[in-house]
Amino acid sequence: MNDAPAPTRSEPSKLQRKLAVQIAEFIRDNDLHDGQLTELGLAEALNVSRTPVRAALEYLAGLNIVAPSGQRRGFRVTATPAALAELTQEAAYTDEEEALYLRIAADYVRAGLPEQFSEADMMRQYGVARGMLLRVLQRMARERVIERNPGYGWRFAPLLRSMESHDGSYRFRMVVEPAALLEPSFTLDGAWAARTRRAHEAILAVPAGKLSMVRFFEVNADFHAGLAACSGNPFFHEAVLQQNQLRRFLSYAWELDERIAESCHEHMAILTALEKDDRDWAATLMRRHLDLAAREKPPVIRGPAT
Amino acid sequence: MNDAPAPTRSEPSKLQRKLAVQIAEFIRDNDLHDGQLTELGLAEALNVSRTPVRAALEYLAGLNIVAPSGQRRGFRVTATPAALAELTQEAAYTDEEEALYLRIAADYVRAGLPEQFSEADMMRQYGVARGMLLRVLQRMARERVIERNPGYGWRFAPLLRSMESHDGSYRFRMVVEPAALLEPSFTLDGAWAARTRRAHEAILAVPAGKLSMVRFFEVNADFHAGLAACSGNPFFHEAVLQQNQLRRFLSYAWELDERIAESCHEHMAILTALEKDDRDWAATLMRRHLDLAAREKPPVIRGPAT
DNA sequence: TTTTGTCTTTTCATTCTACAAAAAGCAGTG
DNA sequence: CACTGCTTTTTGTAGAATGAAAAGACAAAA
Repeated sequence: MNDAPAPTRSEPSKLQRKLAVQIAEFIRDNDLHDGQLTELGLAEALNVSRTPVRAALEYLAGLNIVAPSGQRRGFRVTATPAALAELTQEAAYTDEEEALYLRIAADYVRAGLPEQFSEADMMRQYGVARGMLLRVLQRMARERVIERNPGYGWRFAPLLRSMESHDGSYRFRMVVEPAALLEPSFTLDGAWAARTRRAHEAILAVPAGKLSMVRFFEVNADFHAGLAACSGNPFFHEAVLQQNQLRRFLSYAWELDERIAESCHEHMAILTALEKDDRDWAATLMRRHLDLAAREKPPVIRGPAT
Repeated sequence: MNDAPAPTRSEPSKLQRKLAVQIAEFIRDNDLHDGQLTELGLAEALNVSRTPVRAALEYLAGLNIVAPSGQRRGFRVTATPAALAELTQEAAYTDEEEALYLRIAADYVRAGLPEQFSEADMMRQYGVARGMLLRVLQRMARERVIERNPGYGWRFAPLLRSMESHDGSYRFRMVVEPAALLEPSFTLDGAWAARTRRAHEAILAVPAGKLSMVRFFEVNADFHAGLAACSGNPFFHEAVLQQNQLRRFLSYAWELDERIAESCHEHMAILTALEKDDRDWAATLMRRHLDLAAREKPPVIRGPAT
C-alpha cells in the first residue's frame, strides 16, 4: 500500500501507529484541519513523551497527511477529513492483534472452539507466537470474555454465555442506560452529538442491501457509550462499555435485520429529546428502544463445541 | 506456624494452597462435616485435575483437617467448622500476592505513590521480583484500579479517582442494587442468607471498640454481592463485584464509624423482607440503606503524591 | 519563550531454556 | 464399578539476557 514514497524509513512501531491514528482523531475532534500541531502539545494530550510523537508525525508526513511547516515550526495538516477517516478505518483492519481477536471471536460463534482451551492449543490452531496470543487473551480477560482456569488453561467466561441468552443483558441495560440520562451531572456533548447524528444519517443513506453490520455495530456502540459518558458518572459509562465489549465479541453472530433503520430513528429521537433538554422523555425513549431491541430474535451462536 | 509435624513434605504450590482453602469452603457450604471426600468429586467441583486435589488433600491431612478413611476410600473430614474457618482466614493473610496488593493499596491511600509509575519504580520500592509484581498489576488492571499508559508505565485509573469522590459510586449502586432485587429470576439462596445473617450477628456481638474494619468490609461486600448473585442475572452480580473491588482497594482509608451497627441492622431488615418474599420493600430498604451510607463523611484519601 | 534537534538514560518487550506442576491415561484394588 | 496409585505427557512459569523504543535532559534555533 504505502511503500513507494518513503526513502529508508523504518517501519513504525505499534505505539507509533496507534499514535498516528490518535493524532488523526485529535485533528478531527478539535477541528484542526489546516491548523498547527506541535510535538509537545500532542505528547501532553496523548500522555506520552515526545519521542514516539515525532515518529508518528514523520509517519503521517510520509502518508501526506501532515507536512512540516517551515523551519522549526511544527507540522501543518494537509489532508482532507475524508483522508483522515480512511486512515482511522484502515488502521483497524491492519492491526494484527485485532485480527487475531476477531478470528477467535468468529470461531467461537461458529462452534469452532471448545469451552476450555490451553494456550498451546491456540498457538497451534492459529499459528501465532505466544506473545501476541497472550496479549489477546489478556485483553479478552479484561473484557470479561474469558477467564483463567484455576489450573492450566482458559475458558470462556460465564458472562459471555449469558450474554448469548440476550435477555439478562437487555434487562441490565434497561436499568442502567435510562438512569444514566437522568444523572444530575448529565451534560450533552454537542460536538459528539452532531458527529453521531451524521453517522446515523450516513447509515440510513446506504441502500438496504449494502450495509455493513460491523459499521452499524460501531455506530450503535458509540451511541450508547457516548450517552453514558455524558452522564458525568464514570460508573455508568464503564458499565455500558463493558456491555459493548461483550457484544462486540459476539457480533459475528449478528444478521442484518430490518430493525436497523428503526433503531437509527430511535437513536435520533433520543438525541433530539436531549438537545431540548427533555431528559425524562429521553430516558423513556431509551427504555423503549432497548425493550424493542430485546424482542428481536436472538443471534445464532452455536457456542463452544462440546 | 505449621512446620513441626510433617516429615519430609514439600511445600504446597500456590494452586494447592488455594485448593485447600476451596475444599474447606466446599465442606462448609455443603455441610460435609464428617462426610466423605473423593478426589474425583472435588476435582470436578473445582474444575481442575486430580493431581493438585490430591496434593491439597495431603496438605490438609498434615494440618489434621482431613484424614484418610481406611483403604482406598478417600478422605474423611476431621476438623470442626471453627478450624476450617481459621484456615480460610489465615490463608488470606499469608498469601504473598495479596500482601503486595494490600501494601500498594495502603500506600496509595496514604499518598505514598505517584499518580503514574513504572514497573521498575515498584520493583525497587517494594523489593519484589518482576513476575509477582506483574501478576498483581494485572489483577489491578482487571479490577479497573490501574491502567497501562500508552507508552511506558502505569497510572491509577480514572475510575478509582471517582470512586474516591464517593458520590457517583453510590448513585450507581442505588440504581443497580435495588433493581437486582426486582429481577424476575431473583431467588434467595437460603443457605447463604443464613450464613450472612450469622456473620452480621457476630459483628454486632463484638464490643464497640474492638471491631476490625477489614472484617466488616468483607461481610458488607459479601452481603451486597450475594444479593446480586441471587438476582439470577450475572450482569448485576458483575457490576456489584466491580464496585466491591474498587472499594476494597480504598478500604485502608476507612475509619470505624458509628454506622456499622445501623448498617448491619439495615442489612438484616433487607434479608427479612426477602425471606418473606416482599421484594418491593426489600428494594426500597436497599435504596434507603445506600442513601444513608452515601451521606457518611467520605473517607480520607490523600491520593497520589503530585 | 516556545519549539524542535540531539543525545543519554531508563524502561519494558522479547526470546530462550530449564523446571515445576497440572492434566491425562493406565493399572490395580476394594 | 468406583475410586485411588502411579506414570507419562503437556503445560505454563521463572529467570536471565538482549534489544528496541520511550522518557527525559540539554542545546540551539526561531
